[in-house]
Amino acid sequence: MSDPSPALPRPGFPVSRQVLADHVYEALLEWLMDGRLEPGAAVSIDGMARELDVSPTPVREALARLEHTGMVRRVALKGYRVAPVFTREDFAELMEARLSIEPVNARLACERMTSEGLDALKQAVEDLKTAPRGGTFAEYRSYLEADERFHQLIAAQARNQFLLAAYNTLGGQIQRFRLFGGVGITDAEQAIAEHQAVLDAMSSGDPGKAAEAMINHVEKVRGRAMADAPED
Amino acid sequence: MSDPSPALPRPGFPVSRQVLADHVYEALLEWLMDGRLEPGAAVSIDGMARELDVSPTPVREALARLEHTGMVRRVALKGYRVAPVFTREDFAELMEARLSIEPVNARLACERMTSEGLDALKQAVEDLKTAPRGGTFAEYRSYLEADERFHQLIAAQARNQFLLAAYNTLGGQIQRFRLFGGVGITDAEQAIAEHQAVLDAMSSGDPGKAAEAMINHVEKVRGRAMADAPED
DNA sequence: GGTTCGTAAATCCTATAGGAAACAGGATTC
DNA sequence: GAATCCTGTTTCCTATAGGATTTACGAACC
Repeated sequence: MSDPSPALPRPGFPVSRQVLADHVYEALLEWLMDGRLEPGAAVSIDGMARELDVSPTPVREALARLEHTGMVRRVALKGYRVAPVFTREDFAELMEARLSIEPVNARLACERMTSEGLDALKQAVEDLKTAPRGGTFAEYRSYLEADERFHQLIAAQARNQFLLAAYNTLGGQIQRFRLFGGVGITDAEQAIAEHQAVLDAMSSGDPGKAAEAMINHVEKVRGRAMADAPED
Repeated sequence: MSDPSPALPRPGFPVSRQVLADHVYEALLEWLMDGRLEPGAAVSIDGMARELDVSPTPVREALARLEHTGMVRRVALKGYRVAPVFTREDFAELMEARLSIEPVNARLACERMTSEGLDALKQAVEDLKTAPRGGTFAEYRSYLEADERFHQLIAAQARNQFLLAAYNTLGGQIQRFRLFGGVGITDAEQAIAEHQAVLDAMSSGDPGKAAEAMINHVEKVRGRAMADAPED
């Protein structure tokens, strides 16, 4: 989401220190994305506190912050649960939402792109190409990370705090679906080509082409996932 | 915001009970929208706990949840502050984001509207017309409430949980701006006419017209606010 | 006068304790 | 056999206490 750099606390550089609740938040987020916390599983406050060797208070705070991401859900007096797996309909809604927001982001980012921003995008596509694509999670993790980073960068470079916030409410869900949607990496070559096409359109400086390329990409993602989806 | 009645627990009706943190959340939200908590003011955890006569723990949880709405901001080890007033640029970004999301909501809502939904929309416009529009906050409060409700209803009836979540991240900010943007109610008659136009387009069943009417409305809102904005 | 330092108060942050509710299991009753 | 009741355990929820950090403010110093 935001800057995850640990920013090692060098003496004399009082970098924004983190409190325990922040670390718990990061840990839970990582576990959610790792699959260590499976969809539907209960997330006990006391249990997590024992696991992480902290008191329940920071865990409570971290979970309260996580709730809005949609990754955990809370029921009063019953506790938190990891959000259930996506249904086919959830996925369709998510893609519809992406098609509403991401092309706009691409258009604006194209208009407002800096050379540094473009370099970062190129790097993300390059990482996509070189990332290992084995069958195990550890192997394609970096691939998914580069994918998410690409879209996140475009959202950030649209230079609109509200559109970025709106995208971020989707971003976590998108990444979660990439992991638990039941579909591995399919047709990576084609997906990479689509990312490259978006990048090329952005480089060309034509906002309309950038938006079109993004629409095409998201629609293709939807098509691939819908075709491969195991559940009915 | 919502009904604060204890909801006497009738047997067989396991109404979702609320915990203290929920009440604190509602109270803080109301105070933020009332202006009782002014932009930029510090929101002390201990202080709020004393004020509300609860312990700091639920206050801490409520503030953690409020953070994502953008209405309060947190700095580690320093506490929470009410988000500062909108700059002209913030406002421009917010309107840009609305123009990206709300027309899509209107289009989808038009396609998926139920008769009950349409009735609710009609009611909101009716409330806009009949709401008092005096100079004090208490007087135009119901006007603003109906305005927000109208847009919220459209977002809800687009029947897309992710677009609704995305709109909601904006909705609080929009409402906050209506209150603290420095502009009162200007040209209410014209604003009501725009809402009516959106409603008419939705009733006609033409999604394209609904989207256009919404674009027109948001652009007019931007124009009015930009013209009247006191700060530079 | 301006800066630095040190003390005191307020605040944040975490841990701990205990009450209240939910849950699981078995015994009792119809 | 099914439903109800009871009991022990787990978990959530809130309050309280105390350490750590920030902030305020005044004295000392250059």
